[in-house]
Amino acid sequence: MTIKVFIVDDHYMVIEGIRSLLQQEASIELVGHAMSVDSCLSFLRNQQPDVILMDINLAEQSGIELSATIKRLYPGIFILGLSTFNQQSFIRKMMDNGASGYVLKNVTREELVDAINTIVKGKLYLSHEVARSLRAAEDPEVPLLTRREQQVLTLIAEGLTNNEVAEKLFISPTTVDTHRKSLLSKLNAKNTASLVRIAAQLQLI
Amino acid sequence: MTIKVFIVDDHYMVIEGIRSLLQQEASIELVGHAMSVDSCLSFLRNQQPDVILMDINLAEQSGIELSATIKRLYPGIFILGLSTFNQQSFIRKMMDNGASGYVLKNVTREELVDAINTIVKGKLYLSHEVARSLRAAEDPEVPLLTRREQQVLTLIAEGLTNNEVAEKLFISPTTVDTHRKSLLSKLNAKNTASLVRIAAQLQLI
DNA sequence: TTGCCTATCCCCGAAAAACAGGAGTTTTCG
DNA sequence: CGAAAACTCCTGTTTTTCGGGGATAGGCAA
Repeated sequence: MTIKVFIVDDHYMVIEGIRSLLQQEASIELVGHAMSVDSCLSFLRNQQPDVILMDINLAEQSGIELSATIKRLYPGIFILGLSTFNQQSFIRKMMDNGASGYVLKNVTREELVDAINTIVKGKLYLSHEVARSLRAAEDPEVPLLTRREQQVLTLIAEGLTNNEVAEKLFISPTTVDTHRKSLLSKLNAKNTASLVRIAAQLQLI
Repeated sequence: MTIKVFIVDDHYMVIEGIRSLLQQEASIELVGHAMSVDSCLSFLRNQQPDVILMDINLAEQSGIELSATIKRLYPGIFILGLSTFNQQSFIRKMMDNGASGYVLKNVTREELVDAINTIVKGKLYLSHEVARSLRAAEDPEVPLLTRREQQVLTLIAEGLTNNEVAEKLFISPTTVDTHRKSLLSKLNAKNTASLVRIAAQLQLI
């Protein structure tokens, strides 16, 4: 029984690279590839692979959303996230959206094959590096902001003062100040400047 | 006369992908690849290709620095920058450091071959997308900051107040304030919060 | 039901930043 | 050289932020 694998990546050379890596593998059959969300979904309407290798950074839509869509339509397909960078926020989101594993694009052939063989059994697979960075990243966890805090944060970063934010959100300036204070405390910032920097680094704005 | 091409990328599948793309091209000969700065430099000590395809995001050191090094040691080698993202700051830096061209990793085979053939003649090559985004990015030009401004900016973004920055740089708090004012004006920010956000977006911090 | 969280609002005082000026010295570069 | 740019410092005033408080109300879950 060969494992049917489909690739979604908008980089032609990555597709070629994967194809070349998996060519030698008798147990794995590449059934196609897509460079866009649409062509991926239309392929799946006709044929379902066992495993999809999904780039996390697609041009139009993030691979994260596409994964969620696919998992909803075809729960039987296992998705392996693929990305250049080892950023725990992406990894978490990907796994939350139905992916069964995550590997970096610098994987070796052995590791990729191992990953595919693992997730097709319904198990999870994280490459060593990824798993390590997930553990390492547990300390500087990204705090969960409430909707209001997120709004206030965005407006503050745009340069609005408490008063201006208040006007925009139709709340009292003192309320905005309260949100600002909890933002400072949640993100462990000592003032607005460091708040914005930290938020930028955590991709919150 | 075949063109000797060398690849520097820390992603195995990208190397494989390029190899597969260029395999069919009789006029191009792949003479090797490197996944690290060291192995690249040691290869070059023995043999010099005509063209190096250089990933801009290497793990250890940025491809930008490595390009500068290579151009210094072997001015005759032409470098083609390679990256997943179309960010004008990277592209500019790459070109400033001796690269002869820049293409995104989603290039087609034709475009890649075209790029290699172009730069080996000593001309510059930018893929359409890249050139377009460079033009589009000319408006929000990144202002040149002076050394002092850069220092002050960094410390402000870390959350230091004027007084603290002053202490650290051994200058008067009022001077720091002056620098801050010119930063606000240069980056077109209305206060520190927006200053930090803009600086983060421009990769200044 | 009793908490907990979110969101809302308020007060105070101290500290910091923003705004508007002016002005001297050193460095850099054509 | 000489001008421009960079760096330095100053005095004010006004506005905003920050660090303490404390309070009410709704939703939701143990």
